[in-house]
Amino acid sequence: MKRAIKLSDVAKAAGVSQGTASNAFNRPEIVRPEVRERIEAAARELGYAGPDPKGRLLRAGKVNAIGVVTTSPLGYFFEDPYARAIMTSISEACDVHGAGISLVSAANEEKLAWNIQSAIVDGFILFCIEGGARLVELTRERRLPFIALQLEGLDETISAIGIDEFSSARTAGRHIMALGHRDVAILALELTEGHIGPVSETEVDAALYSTTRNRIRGYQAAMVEFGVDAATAPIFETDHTSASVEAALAELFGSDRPPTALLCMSDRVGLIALDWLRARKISVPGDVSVIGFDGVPDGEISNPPLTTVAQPIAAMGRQAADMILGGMNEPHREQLPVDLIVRASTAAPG
Amino acid sequence: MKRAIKLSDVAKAAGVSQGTASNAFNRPEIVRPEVRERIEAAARELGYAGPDPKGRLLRAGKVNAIGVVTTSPLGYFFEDPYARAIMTSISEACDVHGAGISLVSAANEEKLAWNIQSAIVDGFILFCIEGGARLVELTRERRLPFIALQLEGLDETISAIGIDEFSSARTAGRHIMALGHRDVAILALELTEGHIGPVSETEVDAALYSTTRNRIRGYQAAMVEFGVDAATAPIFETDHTSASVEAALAELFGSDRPPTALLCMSDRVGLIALDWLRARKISVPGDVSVIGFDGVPDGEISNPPLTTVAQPIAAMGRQAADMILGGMNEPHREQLPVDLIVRASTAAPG
DNA sequence: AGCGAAAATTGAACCGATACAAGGATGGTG
DNA sequence: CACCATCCTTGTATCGGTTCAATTTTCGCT
Repeated sequence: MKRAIKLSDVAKAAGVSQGTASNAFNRPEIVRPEVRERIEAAARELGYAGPDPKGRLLRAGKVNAIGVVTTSPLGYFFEDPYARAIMTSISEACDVHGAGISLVSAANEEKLAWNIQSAIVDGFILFCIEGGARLVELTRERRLPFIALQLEGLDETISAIGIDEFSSARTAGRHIMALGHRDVAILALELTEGHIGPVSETEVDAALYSTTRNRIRGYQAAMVEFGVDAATAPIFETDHTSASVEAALAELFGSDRPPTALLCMSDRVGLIALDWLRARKISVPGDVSVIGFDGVPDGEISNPPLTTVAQPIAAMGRQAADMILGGMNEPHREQLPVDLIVRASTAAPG
Repeated sequence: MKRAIKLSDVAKAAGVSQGTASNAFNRPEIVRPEVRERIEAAARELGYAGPDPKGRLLRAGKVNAIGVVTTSPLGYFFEDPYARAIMTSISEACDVHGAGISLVSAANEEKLAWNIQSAIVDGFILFCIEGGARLVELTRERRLPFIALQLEGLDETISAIGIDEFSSARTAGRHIMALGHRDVAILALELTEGHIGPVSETEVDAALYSTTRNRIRGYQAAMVEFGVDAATAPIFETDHTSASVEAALAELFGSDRPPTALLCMSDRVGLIALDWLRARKISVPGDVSVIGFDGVPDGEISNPPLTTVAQPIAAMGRQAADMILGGMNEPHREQLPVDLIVRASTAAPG
């Protein structure tokens, strides 16, 4: 393909200066109608598509788009219910500002670093599902404003919006314990990259991902408050896939003393559990109570609707987007309150 | 904020030419280690974040990102199950190419035109839910490769991937008719912008959106094949919101002769119908059969699982993305086959 | 030490636009 | 008719890089 037409070609063809040609496209009212028409005619003639944003961008500096970054594959944004809920609220804020969204992710870390370095955006929102620290590191090098959607385990100089993981989990745990459950199991997220299955106390201590650890500690704190030995509650790591959750459930419900309550560290895991139990005619909440974490919309319409600790998802996404688009100055950290939503998946043990 | 550091500043500080400084960042192996270190030191000293992609972009020409455009608000990408399924497959193709995704949309048409004009991408995938023609018009002006996810109603010179709407709908209709249903109702998508509720034959003829019309004609053709007067089947326009679907259902099931089968023009509508019917203890498929359209993943796990005409969603997204990223030459049009998936939401009338 | 090949560096052109100060045309006024 | 105020237009600098031909340095070898 031969060289594309550019503004200066059009200007030359129309016999005007490049500056005037530029104005004809961007501020048509300040160029004399007759001249403007000549320029438009020339543009049409040459097949000029209008000023190329690549050029404008360089001059203008501002992109008017925000990058949302995750370490997972791109599909995560459209498949994971929590991610979707956050993205929806980010979207709304962007719609208001008339800004765009660029999705940034990558298969491997090297690619990710490059993608972050080369994303054409005004700032980043970091989806720190796990491994947040590394993501922050990578993004910091870019020296653009960014904000992490996770508060804990990140140093104080970093803007972040999140929740108090420990006490949120404790809230969930208290709800279950207050109902009278004494045999509970914890379905956790990853503590260490790529690891799934049952985990010991020692492994929790050694956890790479502080979010998961803090939530476990929160659950356990609630047990202790109710006089239960936290060590008796089995913990299973899952990675958000059905397979990992189902393996954990198979083990739990294959034992001679299955739990009467499941503390799930995400609604996604909770929903998978609900499906698994229903398929096996294990009644929820009759035989076993299930509580999730996150407060995604899908939990409202599940069968039965899922009790959960709802994060202020809408507020988190909106605030994060507003901060980036509004041009942050200082690092800003915010801890938002969660909300226990009791639905039909929890009840006193039968 | 004072002027940002740029490559030439670093070069000057390190006492090398700008070209060498550039190489130090992009092809470190070709600059002498000792010089490279000096440059890196200078960069560190000055707080240089590495070459700004905005600059590189202009020179390189290629963005390595694809824009996905819709006329709906941005949230559509994360909420609508069909959109999500397509986005997931586009995502996979992008992951393979290491490309990014930019979401383009806008509240009003003027904004949309601007966003399309100024999107920094190598090409577009157009989500023509409805009003596809207008979207194509806007995008064509940009003179970048683009491909529409809808075949019909678009002129032959435009690249597109889609299905045969008429015969796909006829397939759905035949399934229902073959089961023995004679009282059916059609839950259509929009025929005309912003219009919902019951529609007459005349209105179908006058429809702005050809996709909806062709599918209606397909349903009706199936009825005729089975000796049913197509005019007896009521048609309701919906706009994908629960409210519009529920209003239609209320009217249908409030009448003295409710339908025994619902031909839904999207799975989303079908799933909403399923919820509504379940809430009212109307048995599916005992009292009424429901068939959807699209083949989204949610239909597999609904209660009951939804019979549907599945579009080859994965193939559509992948092919579209590959075409854009692979550098299309000629316009390319492809009609993909659909697949009737019979699940538990359809049966012979009771 | 001298020579030629290979490796490293330079400098300027270029990517495609926008901004802005300065210059020219137009028109109204005394 | 001179003069000043408006309104357009022009030319050039700039945004922040990459590229490439030309030049200089380095290095191995006789």
